[in-house]
Amino acid sequence: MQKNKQFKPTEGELEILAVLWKNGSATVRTVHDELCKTKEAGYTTTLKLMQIMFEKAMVTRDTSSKTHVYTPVINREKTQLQFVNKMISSLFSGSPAEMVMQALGGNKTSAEDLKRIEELITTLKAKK
Amino acid sequence: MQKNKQFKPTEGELEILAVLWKNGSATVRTVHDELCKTKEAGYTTTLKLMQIMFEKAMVTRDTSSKTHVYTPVINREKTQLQFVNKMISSLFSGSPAEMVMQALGGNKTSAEDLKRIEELITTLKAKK
DNA sequence: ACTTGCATACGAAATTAATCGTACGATGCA
DNA sequence: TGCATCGTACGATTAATTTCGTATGCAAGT
Repeated sequence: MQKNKQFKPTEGELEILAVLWKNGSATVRTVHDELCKTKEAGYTTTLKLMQIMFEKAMVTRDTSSKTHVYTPVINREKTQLQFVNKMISSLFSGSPAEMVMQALGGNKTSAEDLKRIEELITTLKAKK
Repeated sequence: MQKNKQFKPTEGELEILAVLWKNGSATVRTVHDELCKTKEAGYTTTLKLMQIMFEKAMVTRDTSSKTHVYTPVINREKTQLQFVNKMISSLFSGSPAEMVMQALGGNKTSAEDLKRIEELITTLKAKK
């Protein structure tokens, strides 16, 4: 059994991962430009962060060309689950339902999405 | 219009807030004992943290007796929403539905909870 | 060949969070 | 009175994260 250390990306790392997940892989420049749409940041700051992520092995990189290309190692769904679970336990007394209510209550959710969730629930109920 | 600065509790602050929300208000001792059920921590650490929270005005305190009693200022639901929203935008490409699917997918959710969520969805759909 | 632009590398400062040691006052009781 | 106990206050330290300055290399265009 290999070690299966669970990474806990920081705030900044998460923003970068989001871009990588969306694109599959990306250069520092790409990531940085994307982040700048939302927030202020120096180029070398983004670079450094991604280098650190590399050291932590959260990403790999292809250095064959001058401009390196980064690829996420850690899994998007796993990370989502990790954060969702922590949040449920720390903020929602361990009740997923409570969180779902909050999430849906804000009603930014489209009718189609509601439908999909309904179907999921039907499936889950069937399993019980 | 008064300022409406949004507080962003840290990990440790959140744990403390959880206890305060549950109890309405509490002493450092109470909070600390509660936290110790889950994790290792020195008393003065908890104390200091709560003092800092007071400085940040996340809590108020009654100092009329020797043992101070702390009361949360920031609202539980607001905080929940704040975290849920940030998470949706940073980890779920802005889609509440995606997060709900993850949260429910892990199926720790009881049949009754599923039912309640179903009802909520019905209500939401009606509103459209 | 020289300049300009863009890329990486990396050390060091700045920031923020968390932890703890120690001082000190009040209370209670032997 | 003297001592143990419990509470607050607060400075200092550590640790983790983020930010940035600066050095340096490469490649293209003139």
